[in-house]
Amino acid sequence: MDEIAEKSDFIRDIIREDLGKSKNTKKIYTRFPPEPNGYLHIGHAKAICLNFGIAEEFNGKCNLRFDDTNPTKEELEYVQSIKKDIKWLGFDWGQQEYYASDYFEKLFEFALILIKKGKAYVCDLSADEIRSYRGTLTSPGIQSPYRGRSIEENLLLFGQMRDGLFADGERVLRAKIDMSSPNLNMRDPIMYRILRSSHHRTGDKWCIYPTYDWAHGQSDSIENITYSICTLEFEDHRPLYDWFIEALGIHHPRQIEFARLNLTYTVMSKRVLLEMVEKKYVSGWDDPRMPTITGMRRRGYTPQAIRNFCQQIGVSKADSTIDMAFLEHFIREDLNKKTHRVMGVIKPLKVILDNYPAGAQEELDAINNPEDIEAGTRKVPFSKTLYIEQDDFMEDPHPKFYRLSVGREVRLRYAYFIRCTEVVKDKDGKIVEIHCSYDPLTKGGDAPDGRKVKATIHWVSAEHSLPAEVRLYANLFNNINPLKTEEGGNFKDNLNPDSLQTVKGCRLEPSLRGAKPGDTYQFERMGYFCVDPDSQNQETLIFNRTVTLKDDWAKIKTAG
RNA sequence: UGGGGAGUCGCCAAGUGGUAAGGCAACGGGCUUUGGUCCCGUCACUCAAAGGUUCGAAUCCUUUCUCCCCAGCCA
Repeated sequence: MDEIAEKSDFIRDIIREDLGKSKNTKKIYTRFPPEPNGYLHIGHAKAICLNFGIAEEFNGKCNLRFDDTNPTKEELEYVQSIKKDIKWLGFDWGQQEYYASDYFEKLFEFALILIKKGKAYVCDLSADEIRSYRGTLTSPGIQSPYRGRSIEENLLLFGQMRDGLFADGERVLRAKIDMSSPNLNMRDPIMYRILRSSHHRTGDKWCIYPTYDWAHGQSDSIENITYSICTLEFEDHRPLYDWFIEALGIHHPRQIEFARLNLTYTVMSKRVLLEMVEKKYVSGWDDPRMPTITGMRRRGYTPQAIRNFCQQIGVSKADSTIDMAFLEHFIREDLNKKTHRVMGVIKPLKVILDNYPAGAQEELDAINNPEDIEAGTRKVPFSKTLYIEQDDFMEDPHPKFYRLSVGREVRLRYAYFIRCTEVVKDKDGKIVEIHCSYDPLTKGGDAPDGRKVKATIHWVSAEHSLPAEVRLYANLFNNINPLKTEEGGNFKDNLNPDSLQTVKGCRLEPSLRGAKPGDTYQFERMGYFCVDPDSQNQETLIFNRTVTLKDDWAKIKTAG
């Protein structure tokens, strides 16, 4: 690891305290336990970095375990995507790839033990009845009439449940705890339900499936997990997990809860993300606007940026919402160091250099990455007809605008100073092209007479440039908290209709020829862009804008 | 009005009785062939509030307030 300082947060503090002097004798085990019912998102990345990170730092191990206890929602596609995303993030679970479904038999035996101890019973109440018997937040529940069944009858019935003698939902196995507990999780929670649904791993072997509450803690115990790190909402499930573990007399992991990640202007709910995909509000789980790992990867995020982000946000128990700008800071930081700079004009404006010889052309030297001189230089072709960015020319310049305007001089990066002499418009008054003169003495970008220019702009040579499509992204939602809506509304009301802007007719410098999906560049002055997989078999390259560069001019402009 | 958590700068977050780290954002300035990067500076007399203990409190005690989670045979 490249971190110099020892990482510290309340979880690591607890572990250090537990370890105490026995630092070298105790082995610590963590686990990342996703349910394969959707793709991983940046919130999962936080949990992954925590669990794998801790295991690494304390010389322990981190298991990957799929909590696949609900076959109606889980699919193989999801387990594959989850494995791919964790690997991409740079973590390795080695041989420790487990599934709660691996423990179905063991869990069944555990259930038998509880029944024999009189701590679990088969209940014939319907789902509705169970709900009403449970009581409310402020009033205790009442006991099921089946609570007093004999151990023998429970054993028989539970066996019959497994053998498929009953219809789906007809009976359940419940823990016999306390119907008047102020903690609703302790009011005889359900351990098994009858569900005739094919499981992605066990097929049709089972028609009863353990609930998460029954499977999770025991799975951790079976795997000898020492720290079961989970999110806050499981805090009041902990007494239940403790109860099961103690009733069974098996290894007792220590559960520690932390606050899940929230990000402004997006949503971390798998339910919502699934709906976005299914209802086609986005192009898929890997839509570059999605906060999913696969979406961020396609957008151009790097594993390093995500890991740095996860490390810097910290871990605590206070609900928090991280500013999207914080995430963007880390991708800029990483890409600034790594990417080659290149010139690309997104919204072209034709420039004709009246005093440049027609038919002539030359090759100019450009630096690939000023942050990394080792990255070298490249040649960029120059000629009489160029394209510059429409936004770099203003007919009536704002007082703080110091780019091109009629009569003004700017530098073309790595090329020459040019001065605008004329604007040509069509009959509708739309600017079609501009004419400029160039100063041959300023080749390379410096004026021998020492005169300065206020701006340097990017450009491409029209005849040498490559066509491209660029996809510009904005927040998926307009509201800082998309789930916060008016009465009766839902997240769809907060969808940002302008979150994707597709720009065609962009022109790129020719060095980009042959760029492959996933390749990342900084388009000078415009932002970081990466080649989208959609450009695979097309003439025209397609780029995703990962993030803009910081832009003071944009701030001035919007401030008026 | 039951139970479980949490409240330190706009957003995160250190701090755990000795007199408020750091990052992001913001705002000034320097540098600049990217209005990028980089560099410098500003940004909590105050820690949800009110009392109390103490020489001394964000840290201890009391009371109050606010927010989040729990009534799936979801996880």
